[in-house]
Amino acid sequence: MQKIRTRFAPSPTGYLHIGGLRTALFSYLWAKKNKGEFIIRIEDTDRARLIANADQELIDTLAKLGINSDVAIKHQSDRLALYQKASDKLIDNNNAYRCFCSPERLDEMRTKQQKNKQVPKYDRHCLNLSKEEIDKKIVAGQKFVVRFKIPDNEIIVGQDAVYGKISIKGQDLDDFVILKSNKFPTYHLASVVDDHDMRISHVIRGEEWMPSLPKHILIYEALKYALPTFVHLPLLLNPDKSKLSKRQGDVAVEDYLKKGYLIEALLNYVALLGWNPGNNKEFFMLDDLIKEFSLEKINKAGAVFDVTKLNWFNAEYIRKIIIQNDKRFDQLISNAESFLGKNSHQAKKVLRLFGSRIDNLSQLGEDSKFLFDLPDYDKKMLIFKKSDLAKTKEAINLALGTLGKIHHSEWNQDTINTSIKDIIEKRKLSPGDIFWPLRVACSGLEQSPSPAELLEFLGKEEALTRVKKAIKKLA
RNA sequence: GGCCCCAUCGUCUAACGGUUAGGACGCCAGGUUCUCAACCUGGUAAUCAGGGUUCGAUUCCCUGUGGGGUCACCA
Repeated sequence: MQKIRTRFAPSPTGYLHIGGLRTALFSYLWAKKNKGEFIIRIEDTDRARLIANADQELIDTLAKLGINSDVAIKHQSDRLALYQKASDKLIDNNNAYRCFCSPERLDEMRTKQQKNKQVPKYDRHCLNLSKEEIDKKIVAGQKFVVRFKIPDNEIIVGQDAVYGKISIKGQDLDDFVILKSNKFPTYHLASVVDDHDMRISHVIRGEEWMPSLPKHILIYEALKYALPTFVHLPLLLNPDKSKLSKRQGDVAVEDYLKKGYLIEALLNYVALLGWNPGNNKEFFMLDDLIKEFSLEKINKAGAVFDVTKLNWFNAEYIRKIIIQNDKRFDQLISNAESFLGKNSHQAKKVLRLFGSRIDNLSQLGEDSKFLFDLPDYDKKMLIFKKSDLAKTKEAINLALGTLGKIHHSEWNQDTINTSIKDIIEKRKLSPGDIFWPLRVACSGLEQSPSPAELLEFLGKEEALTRVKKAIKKLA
C-alpha cells in the first residue's frame, strides 16, 4: 500500500487566504486520516511577485491553526537543478523545445490573434529550429524559454477524485512554458517534479487548476512518472458567486483572527464548505474532522463564504468554552484581553457577562464600556414602562437600603437576587418596578445583562454609588 | 470568444430511481422574562427549463439557459 502523502504548496506572494486555508485543511485532514504525511512546500518561483517573509507568515498562520508540516519545509528556489534536469530530459526526448521569441513578438502575436478572433496560442515559431540555429543563438547570448510540445491530435484524459473523468483535446492546448528565461521553472514543471520527488499521493488543490490538469498529465507521462490522485476542490465564492476575493470583506485568515474569530470556529466553518459528514452533525474539532473526513463527500459546486454562519459558529464556540470552563477558557480570556484595552484585567468577568451576548470577541470592548464608565442617561429612563415615578422612587430606595446591608463577602448575584425578591414580595411590587431602575442605574442603558449580574460585577461600593446617583436624579 | 466545470430553500447542505424533498444559518411568530442575549416551540423558503429513458425521476441521458473557472516567461 502506498503511503498517503499530501502537500499544501502556497506561493509567498501574500497572506494566507481563506481559500488557501480550506485547501490546506483538506490536504492535512486526508493525510492525517490515513496516518500519512502532510507537507508544506513553498512555491517561490515567481521572483517578481515574491514578498519577503511571506513564506514564514504563511507557515506561522497555519501553525496557529494546528496545521504543521511533517517534514522540513522546502523552497522551490533551492531546487532549481532538479527542474533544469527535468527540462533537459524533456528537450532530449523531444517533448519540449527552446523558444527564443521575445516578449514583444509574443505580445504582437497575441493581439493579432485576438483581433482575428482566434484563440491566443503560441504559433510554434521556434518549434523547428535546427540544432545549428539553436547553438548559434545560445552562443550569441540570446535568451530563451523552454516550451512543452503538445502532441497533436491527442485527447488527454484525466481522472479526478471529485469531478471524475475530464478530457480535453490536445489542439486546445498551448505549447506552454516550463522553464523561464531566468532558469526558474513555471508552476507546471516545478509542481510536477516536486510532487513526484516528494512522493505525493494526492494532489489536492483548488478547482481553478483544473484547466491545467491536462498539461500536468502530459508532463507526468513525458517524464515517465506515475500519476498521483488528483483532487480538485470546489471554489470558495463571494456572495455574488465569483471566486472569493478581497473585494467585499476580508479574505486573509489573519484578519479574521485579529477580528476576534476563534480558531475552532474558523476551522469548523471552513471544513463544512464543500464537504459534509454525510449526517446532521455540524460541530467538529480538528480531531473529529480527521476521523470523519472523506474524499467522497466533497462537493462539486462552489460554496459561498457566508460570514453570517461563521458568526454563528463563533458565538456557539464562545458560549461552549465559557460553559465548559476548561483550559480553553484561559486561552479565550487572553484572546479577549486584547479587545479590552486598559480594562483587560477584567477579561474573565466581562466574558462571563457578555459571553452569550456576542458573536465575536471584538464586540467586547464597546459592549462593556458602561461597566467602567457610566454613561449619562435621562431620568425618565429609570421608570419602567408599566410603573410610575412614585413606585420607582420607593423601589429603588428600598433596594439601596437592602443592598447596603449586604456584607462585602456576601456581595454576589445570588444574595442580591434573594434580597431584591424579598422586597418585591413584602411590598407587593412587580419585578419590573425594581429590577428595571436598578439596571438603568447600573448601566445607563435599556438593554444589558441582568441587574444582579451588573451589581455583582461593579462591586458593592461602585454599585451603591450608581444607585445613589439614580436616586438623586429622581428627586 | 475558445476550452473546462457546475446547477436542491437567500446561504451551507442531505436524500440505493420510490421521502409530505430532511437538517443548519438567517428571517418571522410564540413561549420564558425586569430589558437584551441565550434557551425552548412553531413557521417561512428549494429540486433552473424543455425533452427523453422508466411503472416511477432531485437522482440517469440530451438540448437549452444560467453561473463560474481558465486561456502569461503568475501561481
